[in-house]
Amino acid sequence: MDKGWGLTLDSDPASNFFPNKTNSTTGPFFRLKQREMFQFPVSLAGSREDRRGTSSSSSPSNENRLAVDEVDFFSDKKHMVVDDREDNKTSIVNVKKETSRVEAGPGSDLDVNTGLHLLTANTGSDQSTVDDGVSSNMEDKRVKNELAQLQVELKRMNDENQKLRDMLSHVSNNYSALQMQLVTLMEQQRNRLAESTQEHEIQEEKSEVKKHEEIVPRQFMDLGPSGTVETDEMFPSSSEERTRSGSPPNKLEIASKDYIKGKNEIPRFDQETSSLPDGKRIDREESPESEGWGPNKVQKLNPVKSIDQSTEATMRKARVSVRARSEAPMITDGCQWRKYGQKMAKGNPCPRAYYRCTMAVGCPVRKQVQRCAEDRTILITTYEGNHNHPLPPAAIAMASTTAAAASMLLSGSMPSADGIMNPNLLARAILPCSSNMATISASAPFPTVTLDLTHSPNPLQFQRPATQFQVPFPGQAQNLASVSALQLPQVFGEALYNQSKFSGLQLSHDIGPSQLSHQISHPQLQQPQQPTLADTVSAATAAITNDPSFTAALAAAITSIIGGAHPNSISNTSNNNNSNANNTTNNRQ
DNA sequence: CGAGTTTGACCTGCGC
DNA sequence: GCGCAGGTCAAACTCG
Repeated sequence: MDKGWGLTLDSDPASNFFPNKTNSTTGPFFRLKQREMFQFPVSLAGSREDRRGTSSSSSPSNENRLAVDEVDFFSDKKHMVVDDREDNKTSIVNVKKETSRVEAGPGSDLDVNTGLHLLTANTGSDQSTVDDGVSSNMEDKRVKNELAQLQVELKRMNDENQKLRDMLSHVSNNYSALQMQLVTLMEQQRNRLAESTQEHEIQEEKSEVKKHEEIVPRQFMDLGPSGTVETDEMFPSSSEERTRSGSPPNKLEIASKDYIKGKNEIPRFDQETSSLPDGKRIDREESPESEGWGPNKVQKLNPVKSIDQSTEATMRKARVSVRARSEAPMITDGCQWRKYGQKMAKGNPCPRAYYRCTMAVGCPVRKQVQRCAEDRTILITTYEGNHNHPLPPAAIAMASTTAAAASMLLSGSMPSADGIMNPNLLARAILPCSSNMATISASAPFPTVTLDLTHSPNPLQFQRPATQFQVPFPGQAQNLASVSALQLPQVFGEALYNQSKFSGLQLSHDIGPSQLSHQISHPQLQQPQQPTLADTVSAATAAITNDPSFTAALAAAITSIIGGAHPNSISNTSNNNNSNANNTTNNRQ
């Protein structure tokens, strides 16, 4: 039972989902959030009705299940049921709950044994008829019967747990999909806002072919966490496609498409490549991020700067920092990284290593890995940029998580005059119920979302068995691919869908499943998509901001990845980096 | 020999 | 303008 939650681990899922929650779970805020938290997943997998039926059912066993406080989850569920039914049936449920508690006696809430006792008490309908005469035989019978019922109950709870796990996995399968969609929609909104004012400029740029050639190579580097107006400027043809399709593709889609197409839209890369004799150099010259990552170089290559560029730079520099306890030198997030630098950071004896994604030529994603100066068991991984290539399942969790966080960050900061909105507000928007988990650094040179997973009750407990947690690198055997790593994020996508449904937010049809599949790019992600894909940004955003489970989801997703970074499961790349992150002593200043 | 890492040098932004 | 720190480059090096 303890590990029934594939995701969360232990017997106290509530604490896992809300690592920062206080002991008191009776606060109105917490309870409210708690209700919301369970609202969508339950309904989503179609077992919500079951659960409702269970809670309101007259079946004694079901009542028992609710009464048992063996696992907080059920306790939470009990709350959910009660709160969820704040209609005319609430009173009935409340009466039922109170009855159970009365039967269980004082202190039953916290004691497992009491819960079991409660269980027997709740089967009282049977008892009341059986216990008429008090004989030892009857007592034994009763005890045995009790035991059997307990076993049955236990089995049922296990089944339920399994169901919930399945449900969770199912929802996670859609998380990354929706995250991608969210990012895309945010980009689209910004694009549309800017389109009206810059459409003429776009036309001008379209007429300047030469200028285009200068711009085109930047398309990969433009793949920041959020798009800017330049999406249209950079991809005129894509813009047309967008018009035809009725829903604009995001940069990820475009870039991926271009990449898959053999870089049809970026002939300059090939030209440059062919013109260079040295293969090694070619690789670097060819690498768009070499040109594009440094804004400085961009300026050199493309002196025709627009105002958007500064904004773009800000967007691109949005970062998602993940703090987590890990002995591994680097969290295995499913991507392939190549170290391109290492430096001593001021105030930290541990060197900071710089990595760039090598899963695709020109992928703009980079990350920095550094151990915390105060606590070297804490690994700080900072991601920057969005992948412009299909991701392996194992990489989707982290990629979508960081993309979502960055997108949330940028969506709040981007249009403002000063570039940054209230950091606290933003942090709460991203991770509403875990202020300790998510912080926005306003003082940092770049807008940074920090997801602090070190405050989890026991981070090590988050580590699932290797078979579930391991997030292998793509180069590894496919059969090692972590199903959970793929499914996990999608759980939350579906959760968001339901949340948006329940919140009554209007849905638009800007994006359909087909487009989503384009956005995701990865065939393995194209799982059965629900109509959910029609969610709007507002719906998704509202869902995120209102849904504390997203926080937990985020934490769980990342934690699952971090769990995969167990030294035993570190890939070759990680091993190679091992000496870098941990043992490097000859660092430069 | 190719891919990846190391590491000194270089570039750039920012604060003073 | 200068110095500092962060970030990146790229030649040298290592490894399989």
